[in-house]
Order: sequence, then structure tokens, then C-alpha cells
Amino acid sequence: MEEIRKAQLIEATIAMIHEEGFTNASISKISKRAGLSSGIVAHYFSDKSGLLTATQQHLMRVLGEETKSQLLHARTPMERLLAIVNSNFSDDQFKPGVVNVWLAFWALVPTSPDLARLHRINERRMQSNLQHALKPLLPAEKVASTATGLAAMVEGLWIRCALTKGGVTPKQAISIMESYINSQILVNQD
Amino acid sequence: MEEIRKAQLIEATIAMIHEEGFTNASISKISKRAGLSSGIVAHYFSDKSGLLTATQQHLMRVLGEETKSQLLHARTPMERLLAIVNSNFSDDQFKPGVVNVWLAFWALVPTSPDLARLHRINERRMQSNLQHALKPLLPAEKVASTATGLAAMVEGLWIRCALTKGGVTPKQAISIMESYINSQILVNQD
DNA sequence: TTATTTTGATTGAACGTTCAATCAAAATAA
DNA sequence: TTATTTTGATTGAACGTTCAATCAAAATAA
Repeated sequence: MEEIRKAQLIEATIAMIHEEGFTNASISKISKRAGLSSGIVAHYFSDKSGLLTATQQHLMRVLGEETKSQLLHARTPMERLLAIVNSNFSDDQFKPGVVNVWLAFWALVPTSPDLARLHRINERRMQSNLQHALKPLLPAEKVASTATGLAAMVEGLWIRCALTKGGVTPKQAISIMESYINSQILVNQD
Repeated sequence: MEEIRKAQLIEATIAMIHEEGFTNASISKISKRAGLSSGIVAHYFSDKSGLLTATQQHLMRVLGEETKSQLLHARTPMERLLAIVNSNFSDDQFKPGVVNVWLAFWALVPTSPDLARLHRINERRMQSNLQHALKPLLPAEKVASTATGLAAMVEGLWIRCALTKGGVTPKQAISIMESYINSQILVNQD
């Protein structure tokens, strides 16, 4: 029961943030949308910020599982890199509700220790995944900085895909990142 | 008088968003911080969203002037590229208030047509600046995509510098972007 | 004087939180 | 079995607070 309710409320939170924006997603609207009463949020998440933290945690878990599942089928280092990149640009990651929650999340990181913690976890996981995949492809001293550059590109291109309709498509974004990876490998081999 | 007051209020907005976060920056706190009364905001900006739009516009103008000024001293195409990159990573761009306003700005773009407009303007200016600088360095068909990739890296690395203390430094960020530029040039020349 | 700027009290809506009350289901007792 | 007790999920009204917006009045400038 508890897990069902939590899932309902998290889903309703994403939907409301999508429909009315982060600022207008109130507890009463969210709970009504979930078909539940307003008091239930306090019962399961103690307060509003608990609900928002849980919602972001949920999105990070979804992304993490998508990455893990794509990594399963990857055989070569290059396939592993593309698996990581692709999982960040899957359709799931561009559902409008998801986009708005991630953007609100970043905006709240500077003032919420809980969210700052989540942010750090997410960044480290990405960095570690990329470094592991890059290790066989680059000289040791280039691995970390290239991983950081690629992680930044993932973030920056994702934001552009998400915010600018009529701008870069996920397909173009992936090709730009492939070009970055390939040129870094090419330049560093000899 | 009007310009003085507007500047005071914008500065107070940035300060309050820094000190208490975007969510808690109310009109009364902002105006008190500026040493003025609460009604004055409506007088000069018509409403709160007008004040926020003007604040973001101000930050974009500051960044634009920083870029323009750095471009003045650039002689070669490569110097022009680095001027653009450097202006995005100057100390001014990492003042905590400035960081929080930019992050809140992105979060509000999906629900505010005014801010979406500002966002598009900013993105186009960056893209155009980068393309102009890259044109002499790359084959024509590579210019646009490399500019997009570089713009994304600027954004992504800036977020990392801003949000993750103890993470990437602006200096490292710039070196990562230089490496991207150089490898793209090298790979594409023959 | 007249026009402009500024104040700050006031309004009313919206919000997050709290909590006593409800109720179906499960556990226990007879 | 049937009756009673207990649990825990859930409700929804009430509370105090905060907020953006309004506006008449005061202050200031021209």
C-alpha cells in the first residue's frame, strides 16, 4: 500500500510540474491529481520538500536503470560509451514533466542540502561510468578530463534539446558527442 | 531616477535570490533590501515576473558586454574562440547570486514565454559568435555542429563549476574546451 | 501650482501544515 | 462461528502565515 501511494504521488507531482510549472505545483493540486487527499503527503513524505526529493530520486533511479540496461548489451568500450550517452537521450528523458523536474532540481540544489547530495551522487555516477568506458581508449592522463568534457556535453546538449524546440535533435546531439569521442581518440593515439 | 531605481531593485533581487534562494525571494524582502518600499516594484516593473525578467535580461547584457569586450582584443580566429569561452567563465559569472538566477531562469523557461524568448536570444547569440569564429578553422559542413557542441560544453561545464564545489575549476574547464577545439581542427584538416 | 515618485497599510487568495475523526480490514477473544 | 478490539490508512476542515497586488495619501521635484 505504502509503495503504491508513494508511486501515485510522485507520478502526480511530475504531471503537475509539467502542466502548471514548478512554482504552481501545490500539495493540494498534486494530491487531488493523484485522487487522494492533501493530508496524505505529510503522512508518506513528512512534508513537501520530502515529496520533491523523492520525486527527483525516482527520476535518477529511472535514468540509472536505463543506463544499466543499455550497458548490458554493450561489448566494446565504444559501445559502452554510446550506451551511456544514449540512455541520457532516450524518449523517457524528454517527457515534458521529466524535463521540468530536472530543471527545477538544478535550481534548488544551491539551497537544499538533500538535493545537493542527490546531485553529487548523480554526477559521480556519470563520471565513473564514463571513465570506466574511456580507460581502454585513451592514455591514462586524458581519461578524467575527457570524461568530464563528455559529461558536460551530455548535460549541455540535453538542456538544448529539452528547452529549444526547433533546435538540436537528440539524434544530432548524439552525433556531435560521437564526433568528440572519435576525435579525442584519434588525436591521442600514437 | 528611473534607471537608478531599476538598477537598485535588480541588484537587490540578485542578492536575495542568493541569500534565501529563488523560492523565498519575495517582493517585500527584495524591496526592503534595496531600501525602498514594496509598492515600488509594481511602479517600475508592473509585477514580480517583470522584475525577474528584467533581472535576467540584465545578467545577459552583462555577459554580452563581457564577451564583446574580450572579443575586441582577439586577433586570430583561435583567440576569438577563447575570448568567447573565457567570458563565460569569468569571476563575474560565478558570483553565487548570479549562478542562482541563471539556474532559476532555466527552470522557468518552459512556463514563461517572456523568459523563453530571452533564452532563445541568448542561445542564438552564442551559436552565431562561435560559428563566426570557427568558420576559418573548419570545413564548412563541420562549423555548425562543432559550434553547437562547444556551446553545450560551455553550458555543461559552467553548471558543474557552479554547482559542484570541489569539482571542476574554471581553469580545468577551459582547458577541456581547448582540447575539444584543437582535436576537432586537427582531425578535420587534410 | 502640477506632475512625478514613493510610501506603506490593506486586501484577499493561496499555501503548507496539523490533527481530530472516520472507516475498512485485520487481529483477537468469546 | 460471532463479537469485539485494534490497527493504520485516509480524510478534509481549520490554522496561521506568506504573498503579490492594490491604492489612497504623502513626499518630492519641476
